[in-house]
Order: sequence, then structure tokens, then C-alpha cells
Amino acid sequence: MPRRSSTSMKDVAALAGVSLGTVSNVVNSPALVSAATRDRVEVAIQKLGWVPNESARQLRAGRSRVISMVVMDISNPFFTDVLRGVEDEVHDRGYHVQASNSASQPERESEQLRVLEQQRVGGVLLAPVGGPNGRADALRRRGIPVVIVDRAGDETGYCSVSVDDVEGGRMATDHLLGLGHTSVAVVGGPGTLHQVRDRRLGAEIARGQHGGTASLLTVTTPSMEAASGVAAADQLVSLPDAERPTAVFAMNDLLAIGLLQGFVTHGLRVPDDVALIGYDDISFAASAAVPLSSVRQPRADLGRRAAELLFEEMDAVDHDLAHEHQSVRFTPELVVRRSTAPAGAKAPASG
Amino acid sequence: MPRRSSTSMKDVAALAGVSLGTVSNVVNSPALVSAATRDRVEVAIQKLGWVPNESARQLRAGRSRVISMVVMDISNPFFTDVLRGVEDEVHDRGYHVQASNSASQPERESEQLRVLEQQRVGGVLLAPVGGPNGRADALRRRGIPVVIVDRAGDETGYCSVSVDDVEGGRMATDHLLGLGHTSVAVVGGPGTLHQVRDRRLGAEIARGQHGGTASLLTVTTPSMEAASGVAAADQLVSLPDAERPTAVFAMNDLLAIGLLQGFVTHGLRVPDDVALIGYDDISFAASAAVPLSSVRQPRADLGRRAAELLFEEMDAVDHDLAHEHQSVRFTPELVVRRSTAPAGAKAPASG
DNA sequence: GTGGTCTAATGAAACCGTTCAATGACGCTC
DNA sequence: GAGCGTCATTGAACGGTTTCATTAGACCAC
Repeated sequence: MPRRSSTSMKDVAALAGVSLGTVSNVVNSPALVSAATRDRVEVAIQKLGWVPNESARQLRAGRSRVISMVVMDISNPFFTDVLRGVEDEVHDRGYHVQASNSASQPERESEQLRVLEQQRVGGVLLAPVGGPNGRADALRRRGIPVVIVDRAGDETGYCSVSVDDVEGGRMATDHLLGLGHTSVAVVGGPGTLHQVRDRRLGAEIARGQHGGTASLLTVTTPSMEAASGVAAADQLVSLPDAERPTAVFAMNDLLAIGLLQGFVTHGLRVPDDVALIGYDDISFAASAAVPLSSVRQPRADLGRRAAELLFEEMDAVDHDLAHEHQSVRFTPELVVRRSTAPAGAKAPASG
Repeated sequence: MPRRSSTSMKDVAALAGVSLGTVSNVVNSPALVSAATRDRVEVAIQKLGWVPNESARQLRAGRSRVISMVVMDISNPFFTDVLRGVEDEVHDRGYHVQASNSASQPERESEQLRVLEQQRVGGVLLAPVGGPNGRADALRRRGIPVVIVDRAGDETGYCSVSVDDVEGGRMATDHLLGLGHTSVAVVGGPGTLHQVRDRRLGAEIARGQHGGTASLLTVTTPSMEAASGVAAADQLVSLPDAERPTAVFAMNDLLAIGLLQGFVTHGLRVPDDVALIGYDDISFAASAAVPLSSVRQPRADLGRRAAELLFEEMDAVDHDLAHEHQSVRFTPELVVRRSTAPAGAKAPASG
């Protein structure tokens, strides 16, 4: 069932008394057209309110001027901040950004990638849920560059922009152990997420560096959302006092905020009874009930740099140039706030 | 410069030894094709890894199976929560959701709408920045339905889904006045946002209902982000004690969180020195330094219902049925937490 | 003034990869 | 052999871009 007929280039051409090719030239290479005709055509475009059909253009051109980003959780401020960085960069080049959400489900991620392949978008930024995705390879074979965000791409053979999660995990844990804690819960999940695996590995490394005597308790959550944090807090609180860790490393700030809420509900004080550190340093971390220590990632830079790499690769594909995949890796930064103040001390709210 | 050649339906047809039309039928109406041929074609599709070109399909069909939502601030959790509701509904119908960000700039909004018109998307959900947008009218003229989200559409002649902002503003202010405050700052902006205007109006109404003796101080901010809240706090703190309002109504939670942070920095206690209520009840409101009172909007319902209306209108356009625009209006709900506890009292943190 | 060459502007038509209505081929049944 | 189903093929759209040919005019040489 066709939609209401829409004005097409043909109508514009007719009104201006020129051929299709000329209208096309007015739009795409104005220099080829004499000033007089150009004016006539432009008036006609205005009068009819014509907007070129991107599908048709794309069909000929082979791809569109849209960059798509697929994220794991669009309601996590971390990703929207990355997205902002992307927007800045992409906007400058006359492209447009669209976002879609995989909701941490591999099937949904594949589905979204399939749609993007169908749409023949210009390029894709992917914050992957799990392992390498076959659909991403398909995109690449078709000449649509893919840049991996928030995960090292060395192994997978993609360009990538990431933050050193092992180092971040190490820093967070090192900070807790440095405060004298000897029993630390490491909370996050599901274990299939590479962020989780890497940060856990970092925690292990820190433990080793501190003599290997501290005990790390791994708590696996079904998601990285605040609700999972609340549940994890319940679980920790139910442990006998002797076994309960005195510090918690949450693998992102949403979890940490949930944990914080859970602890407060059960009457545990942070940091006095239990120290807590998050990850990402989203803006809400600083303004949480107890300002959260966290590991800061350069979110906007991550997005900007990813977009840059994407455009580089797009250029290479377009002009058939050689392209060497790059892995840009940022270093995270420890941000200490009140949630990990040494027991008894009163650190001022920071950030 | 064309991209690497991609396998098309033609290749599939050749490999399977059938015509183009048959391949098309296998994909779109399998019942028309005999089992044997169908198998052969499917094997060929698999073997070549063919993905239909959406542009071409779309060119024929006149529009795509994508619903786009344009939001004012993609990093505001309020909008991502709405988006989730939209996703739920849209996914069920085999459509896909994409989001784009107008960053509260009318020009950017127009730009995004223009791109969507070019893309001939199936339908658009718009959380508008300012007044009616000419580009939205253009979309409609072209047969692409637009549903307005988070703003009543009565005047503009669109379907709309909104929450009663006047009532919400009234409830928030009524709550503060009911606590005995007689001087309330109403913080938000820019004044061009209808949310701001409506909520201010509601505040005025509450003032009238309380005898009209209280004084309302309007503080206009350049944006609805946390940074603006911090700045507003600075401004309020700098007032002579006598003139400084004892309560603040922030027009969204991001502002409120910023204000809270600002007050803390200056040593003002919430709610003892100044009571504070936000708007939206985003999930971070409950876990803020001082748990925030707020006005809850049914975010996911808002999104779901908007998507429903959109599909209704899309059906009407497709089948040339009459369509009457509907304005669905939800009622907000007051959520009281510690940030507006009566001076001196100690309210427990709530959910 | 005629004919030739060159350039700039325009037009005509092929093409991109699908969908879809119309058409054709084939084997059956009556 | 007329009529009917079932499958498959054909060819015309869809709305642009792009290549190539054509035309008009400017300029020059004779």
C-alpha cells in the first residue's frame, strides 16, 4: 500500500523546465550549472518543498551518510556520554549519528547489525556485548567499516578504542588494599562481558602486588544495572559478619549506586562499615548519597577518537587505500571520594 | 567512488538458477514458491551471505521499517527510559528503533527531522524543543506520521502523549507550601521550553491556592543539565539570608542534583537550610546525596503509548482510513523523600 | 561570411537492487 | 481441447546519479 504520493525530482524538473540531470547537478555539483538555471531550479525546489529521497540516492551511491552506534545499554550515562563525543566529531563532517540499543543481548546486537547492513549505513561504532559477532564481519565484507568501542580489538582485527580495563581494575583494587582492607568483594556480571573479565583480572593482579594475602570474593550479577547492585548488597549483608568483606569494588557506577542503596537500607554505613568504589565515574557518581570513588574513563574522548578512526577507515575503503587497523588505548584515572575514605576519617565531597 | 561490490539478489538468482522474482518471493511470500525451489534459493542465500538492500526495497515500498525518536537530551535518563518503553512496543511489530539527539537546539532538531524525511522512515516520535516545527509538518505532508512526546499536541494537531506538567508543577509547589515555606525558588530554563512554562504555571496556581501570600522567585537557567543547577545554587547562595528562599523547586532532577551539589559545596544543608524537590523521578533521584523528592512521570508508559499511537496513525495512512488525532495525558505523582522532610525531622530514605 | 575547433551547459538514457502486477508454461481434470 | 491451478518468469516501476552525447555559442583562420 503506497503512501500519499510525494513530490519527486521529476516534479521539480518539470516546474523549472529542465531535465532530471540538471536538478541533480544543482544539488550535487552546482558549479556545473549556469547561475540562471540554478536559480530557477532552486526556486522550484523551494516552492514544492522537495526533499531528496535518501533511499534512491543511496541505492546508486552504495551507502548513506549516517553513522550508527550500537550500545549495550542506552540508559547507562557512560554510553550516552561516549555518544556525545561521537556526535561532535561526526557532525563536523556532514554525517549524522543514530543510536541503537542491544540491551546487552547478543541476539539483539546481531539483529541491530543486520538492520544496519540492510540500511547500508556509512559506518558502525560497536560497543560489543560478547565475543566477536559474525554480523560485524559481514558488515566489513560488504565494505562498511566497523570500529569497536570500549574493547580492545587487537585479536578481532578491527580498529578499536578502549580504556585499559585491566589497569582500571588493578587501580581500584590497589586503592582498596592500600587502605588496609584485606577482604574485598568484586561485584559484576555477567561473566561473559569482557569488561567484567578484564577488571577482575586487574583485581587479581593488585592482590598479587600486595603480597597475595588479601581475599577477593567474586560476586556475579545478572546485569550491570542498579537493580543488580541492590540484590548484590542483600547477598553480602546476609553473610556472617566475620566473612563479610569490608570493601566492595563494583564494576560500574550503576551497580555501585545500587549497592550503596542496598547497604543503606540494611543500616550499613559507607565507608565506615564497608568501603565502596565504582567504575566509569558517570556524573551521578559524585552526587550519590555518599559521593562515590570511581575509576574515570575519558568518555567523550573515547567517542571522538572512535569516530576519527571510523572516518579514516571509510576513506580507505572509498579510495581503495591500504588500511592498517589501529587500537587506541586510553588509561583510566582513579577518582577518590568519600565512599572509600579511611574508616573514621571525613573526606570532603569532591568533584 | 563505489564501495566494494556487494552480492545482490541477482547473484543469488543466478546461483540458484531461478529468476529475480522467485528470489523475491522466497523472501517475502514463501507460500508462492514450491518447496524444492525454495530450498535451492535458501541454500544460495546462505552460501553467498546475501542481505537484502534496504534502500532498494524502501525505494519501492516508499518507506522503511524504522521508527525514529528525536529527543532533547539523550543523556537525560528520563528520555532513555521513555525510549525503552518505545523499544518494547516497536520490537513486537518487527520494526526497529533508532534515536537521535537534538541537544535542545531547534536547528539541530530541524536538521534531524530533515534527515529522517530523507530516509523516509516509517514514523517519528518527537520530543520537541520549542514551538511547532515546520519540518514536522513537512514529514506529515509526506505521509510520515509524527507523534509528539512529552507535550500536549492539541494545539498543533498531532497525536501526542504527555504528562500534565501544570498539575505536576502545582503538586510540587503545593507540597513545599504545605510544609510551611513562604518563599520558593522555581529553577529551570530556558523559558522557551514548554515544560518550563507549564510547570511554572502550575507553581503559580499552587501559590494562588495557598492564599497567594507566598513569594515565588523565578530563576532561569540556560539548560536543564546538572551544571546549570550548580550555577543556580551559586546564585541563590549569594543572596542575603533574608531574601534567600527556603525551598527550591527544580524543573528536573538533573538540575536538582546540580543544586544539591552546589548547596553542599557552600555548606547549606538540605533539607534543613533549604528544601529541594526535583521533577521526573529518574532512578538517580532516590540515590542522591540527599534522596530527592520528585514528581514521577510514567516514563516507560509514555513511550509505549506513544508508539501505539504512532502505529495507529501509520495504519490509517497506509489504508487511507480516517484518523482522529488523540492526546493522551498522564497524571504525574508526587514522590516525597528526605530532601523535603520538614525541617528538623528525619525521614527515612525511601525507594 | 564560411567553416572549423573548443568550451560550457543541458539533455537523454542507462543504471542501482528491489517489488509487484501481469503473463506464460505446464500438467490436470472434465 | 477448454478451463483451471500452480509455479515461475518478465518487465515496468521506484527516485535518484552519472556517463555520454548534443547543442549553442565564442573565437579564430581563411
